[in-house]
Amino acid sequence: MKTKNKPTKRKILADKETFHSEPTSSKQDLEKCLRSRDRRKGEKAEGSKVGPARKKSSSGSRESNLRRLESNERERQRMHKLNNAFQALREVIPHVRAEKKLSKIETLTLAKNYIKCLTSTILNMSNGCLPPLEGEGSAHNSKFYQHYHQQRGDEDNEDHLKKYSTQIHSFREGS
DNA sequence: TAGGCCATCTGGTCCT
DNA sequence: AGGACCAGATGGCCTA
Repeated sequence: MKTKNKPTKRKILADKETFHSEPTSSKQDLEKCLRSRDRRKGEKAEGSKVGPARKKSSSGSRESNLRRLESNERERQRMHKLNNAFQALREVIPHVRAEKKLSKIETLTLAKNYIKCLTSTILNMSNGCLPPLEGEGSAHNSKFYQHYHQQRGDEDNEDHLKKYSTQIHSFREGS
């Protein structure tokens, strides 16, 4: 979990690039990247699972190195976007202490159960006091209801709420 | 110190 | 062809 106080060296570099839009390619950074890349290649060559499936790139060429660095930069940006999306998701999940950052897997699991919980609630409400969805006779006939039952498989409605509140409870204890 | 979580690099594959 | 996406590998940081 990144409740870390000190950012890593790599993170510092990435943050610089991300927030100040500085390209990676100061000469020193570039050299660092290339050295690290070479080191990894060497380690892999010595004996790894990846082995011969990996094509040998014509790594001597300056051009391909540059392409690689550009590709790394794009990948970094992509991962930053993904992380922003995770953060946005964290912020809309209720009942979680703000000071404890949820891990990615916790965020996804909690969000899933929260959605299921909300869906159950909506269905229960629509049985009782809401007008039927999509103008059909009863909520049970609505496409929404049918879709929900297709998706949820054999899980019990009550289970969603239980799972959700159990998770919330355990996260709270853990923090 | 081990284990969890993460950021980054990397090469392969898919898509436009 | 080039970019997006993906998954494996690696190493750093943090906590129990």
